[in-house]
Amino acid sequence: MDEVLDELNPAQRAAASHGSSPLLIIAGAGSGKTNTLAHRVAQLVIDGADPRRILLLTFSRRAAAEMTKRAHRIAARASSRGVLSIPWSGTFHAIANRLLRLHAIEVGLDPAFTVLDRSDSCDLLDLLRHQLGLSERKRRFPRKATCLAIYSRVVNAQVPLERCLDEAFPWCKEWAQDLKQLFASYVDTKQRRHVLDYDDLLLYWNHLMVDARLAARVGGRFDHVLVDEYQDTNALQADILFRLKPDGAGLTVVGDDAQSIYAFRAATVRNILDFPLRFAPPATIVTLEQNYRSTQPILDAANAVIASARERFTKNLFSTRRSRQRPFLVTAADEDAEVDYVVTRVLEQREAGIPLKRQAVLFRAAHHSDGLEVELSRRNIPFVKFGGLKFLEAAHVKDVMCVLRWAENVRDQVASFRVLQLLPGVGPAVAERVTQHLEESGFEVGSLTRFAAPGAARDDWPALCELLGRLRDGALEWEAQLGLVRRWYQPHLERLHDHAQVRGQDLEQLEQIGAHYPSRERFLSELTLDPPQATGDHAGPPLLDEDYLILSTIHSAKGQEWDSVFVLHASDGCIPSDMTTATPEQIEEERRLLYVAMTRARDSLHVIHPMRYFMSQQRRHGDRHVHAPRTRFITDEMLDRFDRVSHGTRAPIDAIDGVPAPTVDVAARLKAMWT
DNA sequence: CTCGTTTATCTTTTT
DNA sequence: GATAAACGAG
Repeated sequence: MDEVLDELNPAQRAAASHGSSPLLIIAGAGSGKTNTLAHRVAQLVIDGADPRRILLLTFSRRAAAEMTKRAHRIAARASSRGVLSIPWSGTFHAIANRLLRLHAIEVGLDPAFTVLDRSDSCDLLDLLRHQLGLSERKRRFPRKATCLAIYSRVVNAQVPLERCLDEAFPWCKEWAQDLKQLFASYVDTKQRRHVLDYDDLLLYWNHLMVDARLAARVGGRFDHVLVDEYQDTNALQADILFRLKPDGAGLTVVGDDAQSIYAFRAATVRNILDFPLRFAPPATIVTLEQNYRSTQPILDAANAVIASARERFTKNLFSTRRSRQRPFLVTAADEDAEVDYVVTRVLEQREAGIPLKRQAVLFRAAHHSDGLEVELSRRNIPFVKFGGLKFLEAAHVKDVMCVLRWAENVRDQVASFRVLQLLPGVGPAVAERVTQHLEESGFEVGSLTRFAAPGAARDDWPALCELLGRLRDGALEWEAQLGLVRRWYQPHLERLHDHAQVRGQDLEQLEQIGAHYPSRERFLSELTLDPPQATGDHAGPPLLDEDYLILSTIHSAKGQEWDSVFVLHASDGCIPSDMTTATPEQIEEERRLLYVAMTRARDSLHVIHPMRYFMSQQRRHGDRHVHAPRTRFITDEMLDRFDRVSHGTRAPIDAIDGVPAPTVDVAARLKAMWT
């Protein structure tokens, strides 16, 4: 049995073989965290734990799948056990969704509730805001996305509205009373419509656990609870966890306080810092300090960046991967030069045998890669972008999803409003009347045929009624439903949107994705809770065996690694973003963000900052070029940890300083055409 | 009441 | 370069 743990270092082994008292694993970047956790799971199962009674909470479904796969491999080597699968694994939100459908009645929910994604929640807030007359004030009311962000923070940080506004949204303070009214109405409407937003999933789960007997039943489902990326959980999630396992028995959390980057989503580093003392005796702490990922020079630079952080579990990451190559700190003249530098180096490295897939370009905000994306497309270099993704946000995809959601939950007003307004001649007023009609008929879809549609919509009305009827009567298999919706939607698509051809392809893709799910409910909830992460370029999603460059926001790069990493826009104003320089805590988070980006690199790291960049939509000033100094997190004292390069040219074919441009013998090639 | 057009206003990161 | 309010035609 010990063979299982043989390949681990002593600290990892201690973590993997720890008993069932509460355990905190502080896992530095690249310290084999996933591997250690997978070993722990495998070890538990080998020792007789029932995998169906293990709860694995991760940051994404991808992380859960990776962990399970590895645990299975490890366990398979040590015993003759069949496939190891952990049915209860996924994000807090996804697990909440499943538990709530099981325990819906106990918390007064309809088991057929539907889940609103962010833009649905925005739409609902927008609707209510108009109904409450908040849009007709002298000064402009905060935009709907801001309203949702405020609401979400109040819920997740568990702080009063006033304090939340003070801390994070000071420019909205004057609206406190109106916001309260709006949120009250928002909560009320969600309840009447049997819809839950992301935050509700956690809130309902938490309230499910407030009742001691229910908590015992839910907690009793699991002998072991393991939480990954604990530094990025919020107060509400911690609350749920301690209610699930009040004495900490069987509880393991893993994380790295130096990589906490989700404070904007109300995650708090206090969760991990305070974890040990929530128990008596305190939880065991195991620290993983050996880094298996990066070379020592890369680690030296990253350590220097994080060294000035304030409160943290001290640890000193070290690597055995020696190298003489220090990371590059590149000064580019402007954004064009930055793009040119990246493209040139990426191609060079590919020539040298590093596939595009093992190289990544990371940035603070999704739009920071705009220029690069244009250039990559122009040069036919395939890429996939993670983060800032819009597949489910695209209007036509939303339209189809909402038809299905309406069919799933007749009371889902966000969905019905959207679908109804697809018909010509139907606007908010008619949609409202339809909703009234439905409600008065006890939400019986058959009653829709009796609704007197206005003249312009009369022709399209019967088709919509029939569609909903067929989706709900239970005679139609799930596989056939998406096709049915798509055929109904096609004429509307052509009437409402440009590029109907391209959008139609998206819908075909959606239909293929749908085929992987067993039911409409699973399709709808799992897609909203864990949407596809990446967008390809305009040519559509690349095939899996194709090679492509990775573009990613730093947030979406969490937990990943690449041979070569480029960090764009390492300028003050971008990292830290000049919107977040208000409080010291925010600045600390931006420092950790840079740290996370740098520690993704295995062999080579290029940190690039353009001296000038183009700034658009600046209030009052309009678009203009601004001069930007290097990020404050790389101070003059740290410069000796980098090799410095400057890249000043704009023309893509010019030489990089010190590196000769590739030359082509045109004469010889022309001659060769004729021989 | 709907729907297209014009005008003023802008806070990133994501489950 | 998107979003939200306001306006005007049908």
